[in-house]
Amino acid sequence: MSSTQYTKKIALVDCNSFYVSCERLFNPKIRRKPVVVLSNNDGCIISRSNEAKALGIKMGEPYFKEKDIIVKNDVQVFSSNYALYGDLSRRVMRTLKRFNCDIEIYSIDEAFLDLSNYSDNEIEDVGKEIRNVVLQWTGIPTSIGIAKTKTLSKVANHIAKKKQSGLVSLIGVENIDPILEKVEINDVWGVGKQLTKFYHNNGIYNAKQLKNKSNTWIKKNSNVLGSRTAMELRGIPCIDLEKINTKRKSCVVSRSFGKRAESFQELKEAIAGYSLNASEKIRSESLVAKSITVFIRTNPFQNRYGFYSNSKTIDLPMATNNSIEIVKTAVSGLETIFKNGYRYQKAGVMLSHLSDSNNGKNLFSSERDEKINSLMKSIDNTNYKYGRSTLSLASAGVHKKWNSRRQHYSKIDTADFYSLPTIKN
DNA sequence: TCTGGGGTCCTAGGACCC
DNA sequence: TCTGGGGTCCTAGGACCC
Repeated sequence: MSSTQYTKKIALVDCNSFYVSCERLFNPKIRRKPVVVLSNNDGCIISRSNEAKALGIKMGEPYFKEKDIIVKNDVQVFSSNYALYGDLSRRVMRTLKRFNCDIEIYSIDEAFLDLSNYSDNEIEDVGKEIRNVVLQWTGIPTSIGIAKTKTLSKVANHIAKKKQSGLVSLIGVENIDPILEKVEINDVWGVGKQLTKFYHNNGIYNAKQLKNKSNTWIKKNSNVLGSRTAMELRGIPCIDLEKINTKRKSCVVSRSFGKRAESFQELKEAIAGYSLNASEKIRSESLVAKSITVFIRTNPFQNRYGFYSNSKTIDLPMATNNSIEIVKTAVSGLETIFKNGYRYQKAGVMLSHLSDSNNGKNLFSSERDEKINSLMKSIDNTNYKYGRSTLSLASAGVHKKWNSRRQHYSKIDTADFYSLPTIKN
């Protein structure tokens, strides 16, 4: 007779092949076909259906390298549509919040839930229920891993991905060593390329071996992060759930160009556009930036025309989210690093040292500042209502020859009435 | 011809100070 | 031959994540 137990329980809910699942939602014909979604600029493969994985198409691989397999097997290809994925992500997260627990939205397609309020006995059923409800309400299939720590829930999730049920709980499992033994060390959360190399050199090839390594060895040979991973594998929680509302510390907008850019004018348009984007983003989160970094670079994979990469960081006299000021500062930064004679492949803007905007008021705010603030607000509102970049500043340019490639775009926009899918009888 | 974008955290080492 | 010692703060770059 076991009494009702309430051990610590963290669930990791992960959407299966998220971007592919989003495209499939609006295109039932590709439900059983191999499908891939490409990164910005149609550069790399960043989401694959199981059928595509089975063909040997690799994650993160450049599109052109997999093109042969793709054509030969009639793989369906999509350019990424982040407006769509963002919208569906919000629907999934909103659904998860209904389960009355603490939630950390970890990425666009993943969330940690603290399910400690449910008893050990009912936890599997709760997991099943979450999967079913998310699938019913949003159409997105998920995998769920449940365990005592975040790292272990990642492990459980990893195993769940390969299971028909899509659910694995390690709660109540007396000895998890046989399970951890089958998890390769590089599949453990927090262990990347470099750490894998280091662990291999020390005879650690799977999660069980790291878990059972002595404390003295861990302390001597790894930093805080490494120690934390080892502890978490032992079932001792070291990484807390990060509740929503934690504000971000930086904001980056960067893009590769569809066509290489060479002139200052082209780069200026790009930088101005990214700056506008970034200022709009931080305004929507009531943040102000204290410094701006501009960076430009040529293609690192191709040195035929010479490689050049540089960046410039400028501190602002006063933190701001004013588009005009940010664009001006960014362009002046660009002037200091731009060099003629290179074929630029990528550029970006980073706003950092972000802090709360206090509604734009501070000790020194003047009437003029108030006017600028209300101008910014009306730009944001108009752009929100009538689509991005309806109103923008002249320096952002109108030609945009350098704009991204997006050859396989699905044109689905859940926020746009006219592109909602039609349901046929 | 064609190789994404956006984050966080940690650490070594430089600058500066007494 | 041999060029203080120790503290703090900041930043660039690395490693990792999705």
